[in-house]
Amino acid sequence: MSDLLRGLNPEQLAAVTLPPQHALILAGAGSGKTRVLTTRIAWLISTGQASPQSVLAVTFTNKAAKEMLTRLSSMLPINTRGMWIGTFHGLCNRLLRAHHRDAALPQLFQILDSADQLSAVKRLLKSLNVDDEKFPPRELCHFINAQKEAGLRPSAVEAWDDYTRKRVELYEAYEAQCQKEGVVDFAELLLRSYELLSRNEPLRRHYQERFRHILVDEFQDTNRLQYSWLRQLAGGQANGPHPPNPRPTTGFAQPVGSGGAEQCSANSHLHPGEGGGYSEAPRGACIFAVGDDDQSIYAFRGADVGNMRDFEREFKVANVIRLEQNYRSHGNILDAANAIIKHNARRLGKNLWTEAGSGEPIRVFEAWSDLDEARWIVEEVKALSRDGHARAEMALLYRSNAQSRVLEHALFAAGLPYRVYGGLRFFERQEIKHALAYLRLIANAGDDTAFARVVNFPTRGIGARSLELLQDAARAGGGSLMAAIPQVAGKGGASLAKFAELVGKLREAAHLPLPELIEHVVELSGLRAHYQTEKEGQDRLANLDELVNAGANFIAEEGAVGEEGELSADLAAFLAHASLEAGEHQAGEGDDALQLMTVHSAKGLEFNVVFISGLEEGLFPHENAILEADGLEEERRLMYVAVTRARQRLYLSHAQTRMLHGQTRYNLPSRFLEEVPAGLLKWLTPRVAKGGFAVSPVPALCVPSGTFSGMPRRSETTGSGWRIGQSVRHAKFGEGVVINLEGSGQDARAQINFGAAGMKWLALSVAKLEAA
DNA sequence: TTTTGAGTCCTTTTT
DNA sequence: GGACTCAAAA
Repeated sequence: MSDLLRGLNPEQLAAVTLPPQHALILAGAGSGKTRVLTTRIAWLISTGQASPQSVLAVTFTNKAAKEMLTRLSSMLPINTRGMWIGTFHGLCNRLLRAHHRDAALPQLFQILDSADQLSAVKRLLKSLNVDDEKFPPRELCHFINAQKEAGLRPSAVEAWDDYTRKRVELYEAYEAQCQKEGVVDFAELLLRSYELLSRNEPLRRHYQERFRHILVDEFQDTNRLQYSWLRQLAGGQANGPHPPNPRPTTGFAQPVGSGGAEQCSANSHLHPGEGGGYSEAPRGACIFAVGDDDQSIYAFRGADVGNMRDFEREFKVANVIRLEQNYRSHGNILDAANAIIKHNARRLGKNLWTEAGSGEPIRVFEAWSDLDEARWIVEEVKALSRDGHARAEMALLYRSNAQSRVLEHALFAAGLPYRVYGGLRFFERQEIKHALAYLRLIANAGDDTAFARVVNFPTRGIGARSLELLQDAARAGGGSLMAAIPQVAGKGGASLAKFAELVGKLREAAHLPLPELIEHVVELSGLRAHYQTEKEGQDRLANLDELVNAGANFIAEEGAVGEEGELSADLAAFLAHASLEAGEHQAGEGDDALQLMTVHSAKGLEFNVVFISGLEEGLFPHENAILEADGLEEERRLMYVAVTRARQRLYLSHAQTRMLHGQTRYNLPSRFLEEVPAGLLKWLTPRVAKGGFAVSPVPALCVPSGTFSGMPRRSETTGSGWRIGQSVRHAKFGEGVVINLEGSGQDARAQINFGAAGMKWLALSVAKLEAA
């Protein structure tokens, strides 16, 4: 046991060995957060304070969950298989599968990922004849998810205007559709299991008594629903009763649907007299939450840092431990990170320090264009590589996925091995989704989303007309699309009947072992034949083969659970796996390749060398974020996360011009560059003035075409009709003053001070300016 | 019914 | 520059 604790610093040790009480660990970047979490579990188990079955540990990503499991099994000689360690969504899925009857779900309910949800909503709007211009499907998805995450069923949503009323109506219709089809979206997984527990007292008691220790990773990223879910599961509070004090905008205060105020009534059960002098040991678990408010970067999708404060208050958390010693980065990098995050007002407060030396300065590069930036990065990586740095230990980070293309292009051209994380995942590829849709129809013939996806793919003469007729028939009969097929006569009816026959044949094969079943489906559905004739189909065929492999691997890893029966439980488990874990694994995992990813997906990782590219106003911080409340602070936290990924060397770069949605844009350097103390920076390119550009390698463009000889003065460059000092008006930014002009012809651009709307470089060929 | 071409929006970030 | 939608043509 003492082996477990060896090497922990005093704060880490204190956290790991806390008595069984609620605790909040504020763990800065690189402070050994995961280690503390896993060691805590190992310590609880190895000292006999907890059995493996009484521990529940929850994370956000599958990667983190897996990491926790491997670390744990290396520390303890136990089988982690049956332990409740996983993502929120994974654990909820498990709960709902186990109690599908109580949750009013079919045994083989399917999980919709975001893309599935979107197409389900589109289908709904079409069937209800709702104008999707007025109610954009994306926006509606967002609305529905937001309501669910606030714990609000349609009946509980307050709607004050017609527009919202209509949206609520659509929300209700969407729910009915999902229920009928036996499908569940991501938010529903959580809300459904929350409601399951709150309405079913015996079940709730069962789990509250079972789980004595609940450990939460990345607590700052929890949304209100997840927090309520945890609160529910934790039951009574060991450190005192819980005041019913939820936020006003959520449904957790009021009755949710029919079984609402359980939260409070449950607590009054547990604490009959105020504060409870009861001899009975308090039922329920201790929550051990680990988080870092400075790394909260998911507010945009409902994460609420306020949960940290609420947790502290509502659970009367007596143990708040700060882990501030950083074991990852050199001093200069840490100083930069601290300096940046200091600009945020709303913080719990924390300052990282390290015993490592200050290390190298942070290198900054100003590129003329995004292409230029990419080429520079290639050269730099090559040089580092020659000096013996492993490419796999270098990461290239960017704000949004769209930026990766230019970078990939340059890397590819240079023959530098690289690997991109994120982007299109394996289970999100169209050929895979098609094959999965057939599998879903085998598991659940009522899955209309899957039906609509493949009924005419590969094409088999079932067009929009036939589908429309079918939809009408289904609505009249109240059944699924599949069930309505016999009711449709005529030409389309024959093709549909053939499709039903096909699915019937596939179902007969459902008893086959999973990989063989997949193979069978790919063959019989005509997918293979279709991609064989398609020109670009080779990759897709390879992916379909890979899907068969994935099925085999899944069985090998998870173990076959399927009994002999008509429908294999393996299939359902595999489909859930495909939705919940979009499949990070890619070819070339083990290769020594440069790592490319967004800043978001870099969270939790670390590298010897880190490049942060595209540090420009409008890009990072992103222009959409600047307008949102607290958006800028979230961007800054994102920057903080990016910087703290680096161990030894950090590069920052920005480009003066960049192609974005097909247009050349001129961006100012990111304000985050200014926020790093100049003393920590080493500019690799000359810098002229603060806020301006360095000597531009703007080549011949500067030579004015129709002017006199001699040095062109900037203010005369273009003959564009604008002059420095002139007042102008822009449709979006309002009134401003021209303060600089550069380039000529197509490339002419002007720097304009728009006052409140900020300083902008605008391309004169693009921007519509008028004299003011 | 299917294919093709033009036009539109997009773009944060993920389970 | 790409994914997606919608209209017209085959």
